[in-house]
Amino acid sequence: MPELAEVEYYRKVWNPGLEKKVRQVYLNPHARNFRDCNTLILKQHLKGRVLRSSAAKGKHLLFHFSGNNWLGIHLGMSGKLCRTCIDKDRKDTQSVFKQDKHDHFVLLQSRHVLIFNDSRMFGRICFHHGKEAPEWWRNIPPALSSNNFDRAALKAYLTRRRRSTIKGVLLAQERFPGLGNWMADEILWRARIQPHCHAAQIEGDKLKDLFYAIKEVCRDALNVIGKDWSNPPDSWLFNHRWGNKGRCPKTNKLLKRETVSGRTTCWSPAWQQWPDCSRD
DNA sequence: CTATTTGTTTATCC
DNA sequence: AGGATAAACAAATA
Repeated sequence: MPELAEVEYYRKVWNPGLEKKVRQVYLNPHARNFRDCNTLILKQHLKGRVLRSSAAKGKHLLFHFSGNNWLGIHLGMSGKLCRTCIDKDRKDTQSVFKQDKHDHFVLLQSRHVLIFNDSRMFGRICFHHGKEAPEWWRNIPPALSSNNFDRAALKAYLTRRRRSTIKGVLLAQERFPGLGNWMADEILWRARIQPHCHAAQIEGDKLKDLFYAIKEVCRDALNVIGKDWSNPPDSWLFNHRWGNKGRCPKTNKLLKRETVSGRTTCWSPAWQQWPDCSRD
């Protein structure tokens, strides 16, 4: 599930652990989540450290610990962060924290248990020791909400990917960090562009529509889902896109679900007719 | 039993 | 050579 806004939400779930020491690290070294990570080194370096800060960029999370230690987390398809509180009257923490089958990484603090849970294990955990944040973090492209993502950058990328469907293009993290399947559908619906449209076909005013839809969906998603995971209003495509019988909030006509660029895509044929009306 | 899934990497083909 | 596409990863859910 996690896209830009969900990742930002999950980042804050661990906030109560800020400025608190890690007493113990539990992890499942066989979980695929650690495929790029030396789990022994990770445990050694995090034990006894204080969680200083956290940040989210696109779908990536970075937690900074004392002693120049950095924990990178990507949630993949099914990853989530959660937390449980430890009752201060109970000293037996093992009896307080019931480890779920898919809790592959756990930081135990004196008052909180910070948990990474991922059933499908497409998520990724990595560790970095150094004065500076890791290189992969610094290389994440500028946030879509920043002024560094502008119409010129969008146009240049659409030109480079001119033969791809716009749906596939919007999912490219190298240009649109944080966009995922539902956000891409929401953007195209708001900009009234068919998901099968080739990138080259978007020009002039339609390029402007697309640009502002990207900005708007990022802002709205962060303000609603990213803030406290409250349910978006029914005026978004979001609430209607998951099942097979959803109706377009604009036209009240049935939405269509098809695979576009390898991903399930929901769109409103009556509402999204750019670049022409030849498809239904 | 089968089909589907909110993400990314890798191999393969053009 | 660069870019598009399909498969693979793994487990839950319908």
